[in-house]
Amino acid sequence: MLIGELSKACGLSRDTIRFYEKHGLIAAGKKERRFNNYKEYSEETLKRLLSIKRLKGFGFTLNEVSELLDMSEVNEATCKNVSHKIDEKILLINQKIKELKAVRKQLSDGKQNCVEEKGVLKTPDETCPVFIV
Amino acid sequence: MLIGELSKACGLSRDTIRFYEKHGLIAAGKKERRFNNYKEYSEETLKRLLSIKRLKGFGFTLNEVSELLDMSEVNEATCKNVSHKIDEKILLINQKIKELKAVRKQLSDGKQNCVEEKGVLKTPDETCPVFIV
DNA sequence: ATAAACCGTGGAGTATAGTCCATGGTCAGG
DNA sequence: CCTGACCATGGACTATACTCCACGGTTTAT
Repeated sequence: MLIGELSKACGLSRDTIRFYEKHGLIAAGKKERRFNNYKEYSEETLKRLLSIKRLKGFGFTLNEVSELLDMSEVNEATCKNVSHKIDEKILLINQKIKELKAVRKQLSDGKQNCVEEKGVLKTPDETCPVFIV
Repeated sequence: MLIGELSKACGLSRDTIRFYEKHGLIAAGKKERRFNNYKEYSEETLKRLLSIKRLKGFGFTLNEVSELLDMSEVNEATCKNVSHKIDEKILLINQKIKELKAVRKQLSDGKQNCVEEKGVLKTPDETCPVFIV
């Protein structure tokens, strides 16, 4: 399959596919060239791109995705190894959620200084205390 | 005060301060130069840098911080205006938390396929289903 | 025959938020 | 007088993840 078809199949732009190729996330298909120099992409590559999409959706960076796919390459993408990576990622996510909640609290606490009980601004035209250092 | 002292006082590197200066987040202190061309920074600038730090800590980008500080500059940093920005930010944070939770669920669901009830890996050496598209 | 739609390569540009470096001037202590 | 610690400027470089462009070749449809 040529890059256009591949692009449609996986939902990533040609440029993105070429970007991934350049950065070694998918095989650079140098071997499988048509007589006219067009690259031929395999079903494997499509699967790999879909995996990349999936893993990226989980919040893994391209480097992490690369790492995971490399593990899979050497048959080390075992449940044991992958679930360890997942645990790490989940910890990071928990951390991030915690941080966001803390910030949200600080923001709404700051806002409380402008707002009366019923959601009405106490001092709508005064400089907001959120700026006060 | 010179940049070194300012840097110590606000906890940002000289380079960062110069970066903010270049990008208009703080006044470029061209007026207040010592005879030797050294820049003189005011207490105001220090306060502004601390505000920047504070707002960045809330997850505002430099552009957003800039916007907020500009509002403050023209005395529009009223409780009314700022609390609106805060509300927007809180919505974004809620959204982000929701997304992170969804991803976390997907990750742990994926992991469940490797794990038995008591947290023991069912199939530690098989290819992890998280990769399966 | 020719235009549209594809393909390849290499390199530049985008956004965010800095960090680092080279060059050269200045200042304070010993 | 000299050295080390400051200061200023401009530009290059980092990381992340693309996106766009120019240039040129190829294929397909009319």
